[in-house]
Amino acid sequence: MELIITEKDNAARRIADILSGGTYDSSRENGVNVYEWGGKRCVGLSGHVVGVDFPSEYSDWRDVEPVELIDASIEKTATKENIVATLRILSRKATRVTIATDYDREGELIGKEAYDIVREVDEEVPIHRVRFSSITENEVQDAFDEPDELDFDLAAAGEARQIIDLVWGAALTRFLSLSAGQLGNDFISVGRVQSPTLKLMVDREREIEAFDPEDYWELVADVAKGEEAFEAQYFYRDEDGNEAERVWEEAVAEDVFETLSQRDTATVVDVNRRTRTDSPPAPFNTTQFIRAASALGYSAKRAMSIAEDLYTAGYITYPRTDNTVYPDDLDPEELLDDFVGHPTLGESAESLLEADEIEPTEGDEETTDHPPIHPTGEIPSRGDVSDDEWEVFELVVRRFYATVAEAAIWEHLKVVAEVAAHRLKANGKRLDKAGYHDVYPYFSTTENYVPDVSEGEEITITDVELEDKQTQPPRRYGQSRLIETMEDMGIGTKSTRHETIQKLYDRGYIESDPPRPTKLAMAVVEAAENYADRVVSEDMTAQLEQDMDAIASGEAGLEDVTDESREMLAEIFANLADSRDEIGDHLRKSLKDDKRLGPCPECGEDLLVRRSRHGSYFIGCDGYPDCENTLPLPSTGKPLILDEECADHGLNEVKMLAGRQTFVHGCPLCKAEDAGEGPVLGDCPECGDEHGGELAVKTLQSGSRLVGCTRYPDCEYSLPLPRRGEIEVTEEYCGEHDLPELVIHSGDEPWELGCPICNYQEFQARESESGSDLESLDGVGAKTVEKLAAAGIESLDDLTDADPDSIAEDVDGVSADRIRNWQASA
DNA sequence: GCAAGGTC
Repeated sequence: MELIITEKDNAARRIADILSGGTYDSSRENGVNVYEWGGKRCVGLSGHVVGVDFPSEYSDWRDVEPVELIDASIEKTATKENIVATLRILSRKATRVTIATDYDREGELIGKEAYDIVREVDEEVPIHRVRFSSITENEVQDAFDEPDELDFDLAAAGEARQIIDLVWGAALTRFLSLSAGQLGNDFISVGRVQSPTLKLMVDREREIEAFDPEDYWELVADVAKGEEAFEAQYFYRDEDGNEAERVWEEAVAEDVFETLSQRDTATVVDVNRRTRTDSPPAPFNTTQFIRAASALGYSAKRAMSIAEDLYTAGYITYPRTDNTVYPDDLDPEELLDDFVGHPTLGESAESLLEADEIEPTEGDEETTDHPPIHPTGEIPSRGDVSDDEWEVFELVVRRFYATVAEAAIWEHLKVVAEVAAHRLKANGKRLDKAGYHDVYPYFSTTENYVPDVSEGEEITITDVELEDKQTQPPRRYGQSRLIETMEDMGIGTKSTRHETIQKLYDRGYIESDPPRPTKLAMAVVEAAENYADRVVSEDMTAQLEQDMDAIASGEAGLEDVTDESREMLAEIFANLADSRDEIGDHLRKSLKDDKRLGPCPECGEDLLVRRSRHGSYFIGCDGYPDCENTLPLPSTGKPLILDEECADHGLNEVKMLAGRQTFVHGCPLCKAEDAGEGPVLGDCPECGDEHGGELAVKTLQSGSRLVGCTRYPDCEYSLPLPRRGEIEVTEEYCGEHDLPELVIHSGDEPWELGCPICNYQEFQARESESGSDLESLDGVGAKTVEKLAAAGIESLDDLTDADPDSIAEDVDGVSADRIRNWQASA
């Protein structure tokens, strides 16, 4: 039996399809798909199935000095055990093994990992390697007709990278984390890719902080030729003879303004026409795809996740690629044909097919692993995909269209007019031939109208404006701009760049969007710059790439490269040893700066955003345990401290980040005063004895109410209350729980809720017995019960007491009349 | 509970 191993399941299935002529059978082994036909089996890995790590005696961060990791041994362990197990089983029955992982360096390493697993089982079985640039009939057949050998040097180059990344990353990460006492989830990470990426943002933030704005003035005139109005801008020649619009002295600007304002006309002194060819864009690689999707409002992560889904469903090609040159076997006309007749995408395809010759554009990068991202020809129906998925699919289709479309032609018209000794200019542009813009409507094609004038002609000046402006600090990098810059710097890969940015968010290094570095990030980059400059510089990757090339070509061995790298790291640690406390102090201080809201009104220490044991956020005093002041935060989202300060309390305002439900919470102290806690009912059954917690009626930000412990968030005991109606605390006490009975006043009849604990227990009992008594109503099922519960209607009692019109407003698809019927039957 | 790189 021949065993064929690919990098992913998708590739395994397509190769099986090609080699078997569509006659393969599929089965599952340990949850892994195996494709089988005529004495062959094909199985897909899931990328790397083994990973590098230190032996377990190094796993306790506190017991091991980080410096020891430099010379620690490194093990390979299975990370996808079911796949490794399946591979072992299949290897036993194999008389021949063919490795068909992706045609790139990482693919060679993944192939080598599979090779090692096969070799553990069978030392003899012949193992070959096939390479193809795209999974098409011709390429795959050719590759299998003449199998090659695994390139062990190339795989070793990949292994060297793994080792260097692990040793540097782990040793420095542990050093910083230990120095600041940040263990557990909040460790402080460093790495060859993440740290230079972070430094990009930190450097930009430093520029912004150091920026000193400068005043300047610009002059804009409304001018006209007869009835045709247009805009012209004042300019002059600077010392270098370049055109300049910004006037740096107010007196000069006002002088020009005076002169222009006094004149009614200007004389055209120069008219310049030129045509410009606007070439269609190159095919999509991952980075350019992310950039285009981000212009549509998708984050890098979201764009990739949608592309991934579209790929898995078979609508577009593999979304992780550097390639910007279509492979020879892509026939653009054939692919366009697939879209002919489609209600929304067909027209463009049909128009493109009318061209005499179709010659796709090419980018600079041609690689061997995957084609540029393009549609497969399989088209989802509108109902098969979400709106977002369709929008992204259409983008990919239209980008493909653009790459086979004609160039656009722009007409530029520049007019210069003179007023006294001053000059005004107007730049007009007109889209003469739309070309690819017709099929790719994502770029701006805004025209700027300037009428046809000729030299010597007089134009009228209808208005002049003097605008006072200030130079602006450089702008923060947006996510897609960051990914492009990473690509330019040669750090990260097509598959990891967007994940690296996500990682920086997760580590608390950046927040908000466009991302902005935290104080912690500034301190980490600073520490790295001072002691381990290499790890925040793209040079480390550049050097590593060179070393990997040397290993791949046989000029250097894996040990040569990793030994040298370890020596460099050892030197860094020699310098770090004495500064551990100093670095730790700085990191700790920065961590606190990121959480600080302002002074505690009770003791004057700092109020900080904190996290309870249960993971919820609240505000606590830095003076704890001497000061026990706390303020609540909403339970949805992650708090972001804004720059805005509350005028009353001097506290920074807080925004709760929760995706689409993100909202500004404002000053937490103002909020707490507004919402306030209602009457105290009695001791908290959970913590009253031990900590003196009390139960009180509380109103949350959302408007919903509950009986909760005053020691929240340390104690999270709570009982639900109905949303509507006024709550009366009676003098009657529950004998069992020693709490006052409650009455809810809404509608005509007051509702005697009784002791809140008893009430809740009864409710739970009813729930567990029969789901809900609401289900006894005509035509009410589990779904409606859920909807009603969300509106605070949890039982027949709730329903009879409620106002039909207001429920109908809250509950989708339930009319007030229907509720009245239910009330009658209940 | 470290990195970066595959993959989902």
